Amino acid sequence: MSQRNECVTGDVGGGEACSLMEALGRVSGKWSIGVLMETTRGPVRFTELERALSGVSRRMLTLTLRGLERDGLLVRTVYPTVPPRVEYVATEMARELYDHLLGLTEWAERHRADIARARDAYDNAT
Amino acid sequence: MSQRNECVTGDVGGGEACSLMEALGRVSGKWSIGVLMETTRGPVRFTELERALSGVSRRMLTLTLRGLERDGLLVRTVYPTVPPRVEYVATEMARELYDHLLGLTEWAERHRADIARARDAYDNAT
DNA sequence: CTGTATCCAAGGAGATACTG
DNA sequence: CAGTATCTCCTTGGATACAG
Repeated sequence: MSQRNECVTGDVGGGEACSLMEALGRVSGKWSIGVLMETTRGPVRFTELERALSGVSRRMLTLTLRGLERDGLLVRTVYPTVPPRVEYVATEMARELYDHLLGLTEWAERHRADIARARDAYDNAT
Repeated sequence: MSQRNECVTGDVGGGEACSLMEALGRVSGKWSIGVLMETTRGPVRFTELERALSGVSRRMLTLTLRGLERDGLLVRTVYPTVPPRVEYVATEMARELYDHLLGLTEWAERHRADIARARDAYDNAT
């Protein structure tokens, strides 16, 4: 969610680290993933998101939505009724991103036990 | 790099968001990606990393290394010589993670122009 | 309903100095 | 060489109140 893309990570990997951090920057922030998941399934209203992401504040939800919209990952549609109705939906680009992220999910689940064991070992060794 | 894995993102996607944020947590932080890239190519010494990741402070490099080591993504080997010699190398698990991350890199490069355009459009629309 | 504006707390990260 | 210890700044995120 950071607007900053300094990419000061040296020349590691000939700019690969840079692209990578760029991609990760889009889904950084505590709520971006959740918003992406919800809006990938179809148009969702502000209040629906607020309910789905239990614990999110209005402020952070708004900031997250604006960030994703700005990057072209979300389309915001306003229906000028009263009360107002606003819908958010993921773009094709966002769906592609999400597909890649699913690979990470698989990795996380496959290695959850390994990681837990590594942590225990490390912590016990003080 | 955060030790915290509260995963408070509602029940979005039946825990998928949770696994995902877990995986992303391992590579969060400004220097994790760079360290992962360097140590994936083979054993590297502390000072070599310090040079490769230009701009990193000793403190942050140490914290990053400790975090990755704790999660079982890095192995730290100390050779008890004088002066001391310490080498870090990525584990198999880390290499798998890195492979998944390469997918994200490809996405970032393929859509760099789209994102830039989206940003310009958004910013111009105030 | 869908936000914006303010204030505040916690953690990430840099600079610097010191050590086995 | 390979760290640790402080101190401080800045960003992220939560709480709350207000508005079109």
